[in-house]
Amino acid sequence: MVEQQTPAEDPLTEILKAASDPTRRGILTLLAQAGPTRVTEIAARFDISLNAVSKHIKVLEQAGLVSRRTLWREHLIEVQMQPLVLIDQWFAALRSIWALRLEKLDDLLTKEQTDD
Amino acid sequence: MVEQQTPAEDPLTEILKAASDPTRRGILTLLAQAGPTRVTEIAARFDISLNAVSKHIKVLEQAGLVSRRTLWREHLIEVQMQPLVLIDQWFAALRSIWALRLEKLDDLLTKEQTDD
DNA sequence: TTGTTGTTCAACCATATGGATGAATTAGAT
DNA sequence: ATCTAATTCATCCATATGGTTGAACAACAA
Repeated sequence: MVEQQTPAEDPLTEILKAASDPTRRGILTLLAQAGPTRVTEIAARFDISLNAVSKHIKVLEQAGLVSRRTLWREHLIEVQMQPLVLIDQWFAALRSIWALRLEKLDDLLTKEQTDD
Repeated sequence: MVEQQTPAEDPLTEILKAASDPTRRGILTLLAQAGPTRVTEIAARFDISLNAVSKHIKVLEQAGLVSRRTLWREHLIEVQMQPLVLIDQWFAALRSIWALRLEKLDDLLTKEQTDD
């Protein structure tokens, strides 16, 4: 048995999905301000069950947005910023594709004008 | 009847959700390179039904990531970059919260060292 | 008129998601 | 030994999501 844990989507998709839930973004914010925090501690700040929070954390972990340091019973959860850079990169790529088209379009118009 | 169209989530959540689907990101990329494009034209590039694409476009539209110009039968879909800035802003905010904590932590350590 | 084209709408389906609750596990405290 | 604390695991539930197919509709082409 090779521990199949969902078909493994591409990283960007996982990151965006993980970030698209308000509760999860709340958890990230909390972790950013508070530093490494225990699961129970995190759960205390939200109005949902500890279990629900535990699941959210797992999603974030899967996406690489948080890491876990397990000290016996206590799991210290810590935010990881690096993966978010992938979002930036995607945005930048999209933007440059878009800019490129406008540029070409502009060239074309300029040329036509010159041809007059 | 006040046209209730789902409880209206916050914009950032809608944008991230919309962007978290690979097909939808594909559509955005296509639109960025090709400019305003008809629904049928878009659908032709993807290996799913026209209807599925139509639904994806509606999600993108809802999130403000594309706009629609309807010329009689033809609907011209165009990418809208502005909303993506909200993602950047969220990321920047998170990052600054995080940086602030590290800064404080650093101050604390420096102070202790001075106290030695 | 009668097609044909470009789209959405309406069902329907399988699977994913976010939540709840209860049990299981493991270690520290009495 | 027992109790309590910190977590995850296992179920279960309702709703959302992404996809399909078939119908409806409006406008251009024959």
